[in-house]
Amino acid sequence: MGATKSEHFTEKQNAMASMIKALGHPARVAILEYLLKVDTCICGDIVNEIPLAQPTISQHLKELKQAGLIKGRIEGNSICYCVDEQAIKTMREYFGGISQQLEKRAGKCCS
Amino acid sequence: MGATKSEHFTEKQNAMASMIKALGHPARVAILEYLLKVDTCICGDIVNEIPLAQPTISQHLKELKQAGLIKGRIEGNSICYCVDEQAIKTMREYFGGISQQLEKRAGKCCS
DNA sequence: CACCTATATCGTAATATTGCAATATTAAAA
DNA sequence: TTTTAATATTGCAATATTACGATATAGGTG
Repeated sequence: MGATKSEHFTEKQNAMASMIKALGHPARVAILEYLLKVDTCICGDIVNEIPLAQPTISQHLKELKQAGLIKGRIEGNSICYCVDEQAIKTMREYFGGISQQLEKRAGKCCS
Repeated sequence: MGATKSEHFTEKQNAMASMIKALGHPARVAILEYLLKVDTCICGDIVNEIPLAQPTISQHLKELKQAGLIKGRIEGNSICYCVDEQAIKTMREYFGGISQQLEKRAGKCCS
């Protein structure tokens, strides 16, 4: 026990969950929002912006990258990070689709 | 250490993260999708649909409810669950907003 | 080359999550 | 009122996550 039983769920469900999970931490939300705020890709500035130790930030960046939410490109001495537009679109479409389904059934439900 | 340092982040970031986190598990994605599929609220059917033990499902439902993603209403012997439309809308709007910001800057970024 | 800066990785402690058996609770049914 | 059905809670073991100090790596700069 303790480990998620992913074999019980569909590929899509597992994929969606792990993408969503990657944003399920305030530090990673903060990183994403910072990448948006500066309105361009960031080369080595994130550590100074978020009050966590450098190895911790590095770890969070790694998770965001593995989940496909951000992209990193080596730029000389440092690394440029930016948000992956496609990943965000996937999330938007997922919740948009659910929203639509819910609107169609308005009133049918106990809500 | 080991606990999230939520005091370093804004209220909004913490709130968004915990809402997102609640969906960051395939069982909870599956529960949400099942609630959508049946196109009405469900009274006591979820345990048979998802291959996890009853206490485990109950726990996942509790988390979804605490995060505001679903609502439960006692219906005699069992409990009716349904998706909370507002919560889904909040998520859709969050990712929609990010998506828009990304589109505006097309090309500006290293992606 | 030696040195500095930026980032990654390793090791590890603290804490959280996942999953389930056992048990409790609650309300309808017999 | 006993029984049955549905759901919740408790307790616990297995595993995952979070955070950080120490250290490694890799690219610039002097």
